[in-house]
Amino acid sequence: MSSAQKPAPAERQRDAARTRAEILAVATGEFARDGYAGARVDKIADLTRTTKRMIYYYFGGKEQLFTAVLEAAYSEIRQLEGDLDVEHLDPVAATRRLVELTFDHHEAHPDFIRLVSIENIHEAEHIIASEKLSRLGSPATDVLQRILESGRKAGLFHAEVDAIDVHAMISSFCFFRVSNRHTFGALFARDLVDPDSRDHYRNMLADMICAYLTSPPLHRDGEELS
Amino acid sequence: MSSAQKPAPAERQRDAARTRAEILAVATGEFARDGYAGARVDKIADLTRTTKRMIYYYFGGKEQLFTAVLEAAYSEIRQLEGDLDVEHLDPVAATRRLVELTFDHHEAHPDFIRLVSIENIHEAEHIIASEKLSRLGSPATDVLQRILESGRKAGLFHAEVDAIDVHAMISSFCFFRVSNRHTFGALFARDLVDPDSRDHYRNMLADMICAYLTSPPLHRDGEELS
DNA sequence: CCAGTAATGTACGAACTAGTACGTTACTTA
DNA sequence: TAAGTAACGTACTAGTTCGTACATTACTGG
Repeated sequence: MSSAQKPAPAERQRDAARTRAEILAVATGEFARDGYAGARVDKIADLTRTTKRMIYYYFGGKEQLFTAVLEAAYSEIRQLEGDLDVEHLDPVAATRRLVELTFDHHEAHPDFIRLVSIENIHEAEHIIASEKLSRLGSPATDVLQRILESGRKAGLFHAEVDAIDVHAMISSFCFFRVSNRHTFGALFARDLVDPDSRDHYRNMLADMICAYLTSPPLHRDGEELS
Repeated sequence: MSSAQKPAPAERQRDAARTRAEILAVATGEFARDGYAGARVDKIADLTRTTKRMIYYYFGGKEQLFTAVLEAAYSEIRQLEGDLDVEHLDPVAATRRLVELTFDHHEAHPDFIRLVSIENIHEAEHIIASEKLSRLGSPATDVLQRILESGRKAGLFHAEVDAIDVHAMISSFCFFRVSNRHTFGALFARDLVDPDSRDHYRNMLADMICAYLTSPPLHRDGEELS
């Protein structure tokens, strides 16, 4: 590694991978900050050590660049989810752990949250058009599926729980806490991402999810109030 | 009413209030659809019966128009919340009713959800700058506050519940279900706003909130895992 | 009924913005 | 080492887009 076999081209002047990666990183920040329409191709170029020409050279255009940003952001997330190992825990502890992981992840990646919000404004058109993103599964829901099943078998969880539903419940609070912190803070004078209340919200969500899973449902699905 | 006292100027050719309202209505749709940067002043003007000149005449500019759109949207919401009357119900039923109202409201106002998402991308700068929106209180949290207090006194709810926290929990799911339906649908092949699953999600959220309020907390706030 | 003003329309411009034509240089490999 | 190509830079353009100067008309109070 340290041997100077290759004379360590201390500063390569031409490095396709690096240039591409730098554009992607800068674009991620700019799109997350200003939205798709608000982001400026010229500004993204200015923030890199290269020029606008290279954006078109590597990505083709603004739209494809945005798709590439989304693909990279989602890939990173899914990779982290894949490393998750909670199978050795009991169902309640495993659920708690999964909640905490989602909570921590969303908190640590506000740019990702913003990109997802922006993509929703565009009705997910880039995700739908992206083969790469369509192929991407979701390790989180697979893990959750197994946790819930074992919890049900052990008689700890009630029958109606569905993995994707529970994932939606967990995600919604973790996502909202970050995505809507500005309007919520402005209107209710409470900073949902205040570090001092972090543990409080983390525990609250885990409590709520576990309370839901372990309490018998109060209603009955399909019930009609005629 | 029907008498022709005023000869019913069947079509007034000049009507400030109407022109202003029409611009606001069209702008709401356009901003919600395309975001702040994506919306076009010229297009908004074209969709009204008047011209771009009037947008600047009545609102001053694109930025102020967006603020006016937000103000109108929030005002409408707050008015609806104010009509809410659940004080005669027992705490659990009242909570359930409040959840259902939020759920129904968010579902019925996707444009509002999109505007709030967009405003969060802009870090709530328009809300913060708007006197009108700063003064706007929140009837929903006031009502919730009273429900929770009576539930606590009756020994039904545990001690840690806070009105704004519970409001955040309720809002997050109702909001996420609408705001993120596109990415969620694309990635998990599940339409959260499918009419067929509406009752299911509505009941699920109410069950979860009530389960949380009535179950003792599993952790302890302030607990340190050293 | 007439003068003043609120309301409205037209036409235009300056700045911006995505994208490209064309030229150049560093690196590789035959 | 020479030639080919991948990587990169400059300068420009066509089309937008917000905003406004200027002109005009409908309505109303005196």
